[in-house]
Amino acid sequence: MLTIGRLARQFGLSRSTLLYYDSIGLLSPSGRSKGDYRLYGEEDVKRLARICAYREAGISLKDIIRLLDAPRESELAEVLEQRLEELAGAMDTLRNQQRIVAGLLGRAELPGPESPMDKKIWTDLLAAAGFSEQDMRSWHIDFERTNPQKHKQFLDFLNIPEKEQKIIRTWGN
Amino acid sequence: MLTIGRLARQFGLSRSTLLYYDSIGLLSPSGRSKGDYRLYGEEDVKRLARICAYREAGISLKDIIRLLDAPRESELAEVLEQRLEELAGAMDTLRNQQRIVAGLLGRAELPGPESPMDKKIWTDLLAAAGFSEQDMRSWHIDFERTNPQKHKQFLDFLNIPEKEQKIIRTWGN
DNA sequence: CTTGACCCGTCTACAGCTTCACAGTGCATA
DNA sequence: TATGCACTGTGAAGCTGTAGACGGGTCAAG
Repeated sequence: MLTIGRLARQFGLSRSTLLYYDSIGLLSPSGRSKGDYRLYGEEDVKRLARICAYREAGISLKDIIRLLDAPRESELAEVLEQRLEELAGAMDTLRNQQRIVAGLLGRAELPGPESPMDKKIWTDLLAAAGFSEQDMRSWHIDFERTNPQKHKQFLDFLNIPEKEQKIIRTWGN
Repeated sequence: MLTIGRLARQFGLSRSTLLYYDSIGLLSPSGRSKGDYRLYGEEDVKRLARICAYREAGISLKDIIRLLDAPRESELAEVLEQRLEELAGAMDTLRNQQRIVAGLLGRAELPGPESPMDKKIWTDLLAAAGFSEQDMRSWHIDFERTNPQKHKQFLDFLNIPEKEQKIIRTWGN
């Protein structure tokens, strides 16, 4: 039987976190000492381990409660699938913000030679590795054919303006 | 002079958001009507436009206040650079969670056209263009030497996990 | 029995809003 | 003029998950 502080230390959490978990009914100690100390048993430790595992996946505490208390098998997959979608959305948001910040940085530092640099840096690197203009061209065509979505992401990454992207992406036709 | 509801509609925000911005001193209307309605002038509209631009970059309202009220040039770059780092960290977290969720799901079904495929798509494309393993390696070394920041961004773009990135980035040493 | 390390419950704070409750305004129509 | 509806005002509370502080009780060792 562990007291709250010990359990917290064992899992690298803070006491407040466990108090909170208790307050929302996610993890309540199975016993109390005579001095009213929370006492966590082995079952509780196992439960907390599962909680931490799900938490690392970024699943909300509300959903974790659902998962632990209603052990219908399909529920888990449901929650996980949904989490995957959330993650994809969040990644999109972040990528977008990355491009925006990069753009802001490019325009902020003395108007001019920042954003075209990306493309230049890139082509210089490839040229240094022995890539010819023609190689790059057929490589883009290949990329567009194989995975147009990723290709777009890549062009975005290089800060290639929309107009130029269109030209590049029609090379193959 | 616009009332709060009109301004909100114009920017696709809610009234409460503007109320909140006023309450924290981020955007206070430059006038009031006789009935004590908030009246936003042209200056206010411009300010809000900047606010929205920064918000799209995910910059915190606190930082936006700093940027708008203390227009030292260096401050902007400072904030943006820091935001870029935050974004990189957040992307790492999400990628990690993606892997964990995928693992929990039984790793049979990959998360769509996403993460593990990226690296493979990439190397396949380069290989098809006649790049050897060794070529790629020296190319990474070159990239890291020339522009480590962009290199990291690129590795992020490929969804390479943090651990592997470290290995790649020390090839040159 | 004292000391120090723990624990109790409760409260506050963080970001960025949203939602609610209740009251006053502005304008058009009956 | 009265009515009605859409708008506005202020203030407070709620959300998520966690950290930390408070004043005071509890436990074990010395």
